[in-house]
Formats: sequence, C-alpha cells, structure tokens
Amino acid sequence: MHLNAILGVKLEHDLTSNHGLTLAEYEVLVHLSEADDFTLRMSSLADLCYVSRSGLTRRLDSLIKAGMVVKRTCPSDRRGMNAVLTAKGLDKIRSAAPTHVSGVRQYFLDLLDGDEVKRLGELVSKPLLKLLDKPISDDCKQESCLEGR
Amino acid sequence: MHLNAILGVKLEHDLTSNHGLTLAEYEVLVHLSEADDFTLRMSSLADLCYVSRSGLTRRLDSLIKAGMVVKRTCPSDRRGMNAVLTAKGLDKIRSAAPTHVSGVRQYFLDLLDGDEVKRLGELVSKPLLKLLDKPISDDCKQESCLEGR
DNA sequence: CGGAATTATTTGCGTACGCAACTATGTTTA
DNA sequence: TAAACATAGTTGCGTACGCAAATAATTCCG
Repeated sequence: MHLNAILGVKLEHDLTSNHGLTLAEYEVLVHLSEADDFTLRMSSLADLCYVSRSGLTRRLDSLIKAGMVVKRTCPSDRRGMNAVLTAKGLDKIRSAAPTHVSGVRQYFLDLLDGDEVKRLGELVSKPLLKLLDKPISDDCKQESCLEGR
Repeated sequence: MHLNAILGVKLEHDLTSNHGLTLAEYEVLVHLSEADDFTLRMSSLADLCYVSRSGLTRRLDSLIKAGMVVKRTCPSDRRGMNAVLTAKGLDKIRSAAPTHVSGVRQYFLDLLDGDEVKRLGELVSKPLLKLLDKPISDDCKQESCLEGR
C-alpha cells in the first residue's frame, strides 16, 4: 500500500534534484512527447494523467511559464485548447527520461526478477481493468494505462 | 499505477458518504483502536500513517474537534503528546470498519481469486521491504505495513 | 434561424500536505 | 550544574489538487 508512495517520493526526488521537474510535470511531458505533433487537447491530457481538468490547467501553467509547453486554441473547436510540446520541452523530457527510467529500475524492477515483474503486472492489471469498466457504486473516470513508465 | 488512486477514491467515497470520515482519518482511528489503551504517541502514529509530523497534527485536529480523539501530555516525557481514542471514536471506527472492509473486498479482493491475492501480496512486499531497509540514494522513512486494511 | 442544452476550459474556494523555523523539554558533556 | 545538543510537536508558508460556478463556443431542435 505504501509501496506506491515510497516509490513516488523517490522517483520525484531524483527528478526534481536532477532536472527541476515534478513527477506530475514529467508525466505531462511524456504524454505530449508521444502524441502526434507533440499535441494533445487539454481534456485528453487530463484523462491520460488521471487528473481533473482544473488540475491539468494548473499543471500546465508551470510548464508554460518554463517554456516547455505552449497552449493554442484548437482550430477545429474554438472552445478547446491544444497543449503543444516545445523544442525546449522535448529537450527536457529527453534528458530527464533516463533518470526516471533508471529510477524505476533501481527502486522497483531490479528488486524483482523478470518473471515476478511480469506476474505482478498481470495481477495488478486484472482488478484495474475491472474497476475501469465497472463504475461499481459510483462514477469513475476511464483511463489508459502507463504502468512501468 | 493508477490502481491505487482509483481504489483510494472509491474507498474514500464510501467512507465519507456513509460515515463522514476521510480515509486518512479512518487510518488514524484504526491505529488507535489497535493500540494499548487506545493510546499512541504523535510520532508513532505519524510513522504508522506514513505522514509527516505536521501532517499528523492537522489530521488529529479534525478528529479532536469531532470528539473522537483527545490529546494528552505524555506523563513520562512532557515534550510528547499522546493521542487517545475516545468512546465516541471507538463507536465510529466500529461502525465504519465494515464499510471499509467490504469496500476493499468489492473493489479489490473479489476481483482476484484467493491465490492471486496471496501472490500479489508477496510480490509487492518484496520490493517494499527492500526499499524500507535500503535508503538507496537518499533518506527514507521506515514504516510498518498495513496492507489489506 | 434562435434559444436550450451540451461541452471545453478556467477561476474561486476550501482541503491536505511537506518543509523549515520555532518552542519546549530532555539528554549529554565537561 | 550549565551550556550544547537532540527530540517532540506545532505553526507559517507555499504547493497541488478537486469541486462547483463562471465563461465561451458548439450542437440540437423546433
């Protein structure tokens, strides 16, 4: 239960001290770097990050101020905004990714052997998928998975 | 990765709507209800909850205001404070526990079969214990585990 | 077309938290 | 014993977030 919290603290520490990035900011940059044209709608990005719309608006603020992302009105739907990764943002994510990946290895993957990692992924994804499909008692946002990331 | 978050949201929702308790508050009450004389030092309670000392101080504030916990100066060390569960707090945790337990079942345990739950626990505890013993790159609070709780 | 309902995003407000500084008490040392 | 140091807890401050309301643009009917 606390594994997640400990892992998050460690990964975030490495990221902030080496690259000045929050884990949350890193997550945003990763999604944008993987998107077509480095561009995503605010809502999609919020869903990918499993954060509320207002939460995403504020996450982006810091990244925009740092020049790593720009926000542009969506041409096809003027209600919407597109978040776009800048060259600076791309540089940042490219330099930060190795730190993060090696952190995941160091603090998690290497503590299990390969087969165990595989089985753990399977065991975790089973309830996750069920919860995502069945809003059992209430509503429940539907999300993609970016597990070992 | 998001499984934890989804689970937390669901469990907290059930708890707040049925008993007016935060998951964090519930956690405090559980630890106190299991302690000798329903009493724990602030620091120990903070460690058990994996929360900072200041965070615990504020968590207790609401429980104290609600009359479920009282804080008393520790007789043997006047720097310290003891958090003590009241009769009201004990009633509360007794009525809330079934809700929480059934939530854990509904949203998690029942989505796996018994053997899978066992294996998942083993797989998770392995890296958890390693992380708790080795402050690999930095400091790292040491914690007990209250997993399926 | 023109208003009602819907969707996308932001802003106001309140909550929860961690860190660093502070107070108070305890312990060690010379 | 008195100064130095350590420990327990609280408070000030800043951050991150969710919810509900506000704003703006789109779509849906009649």
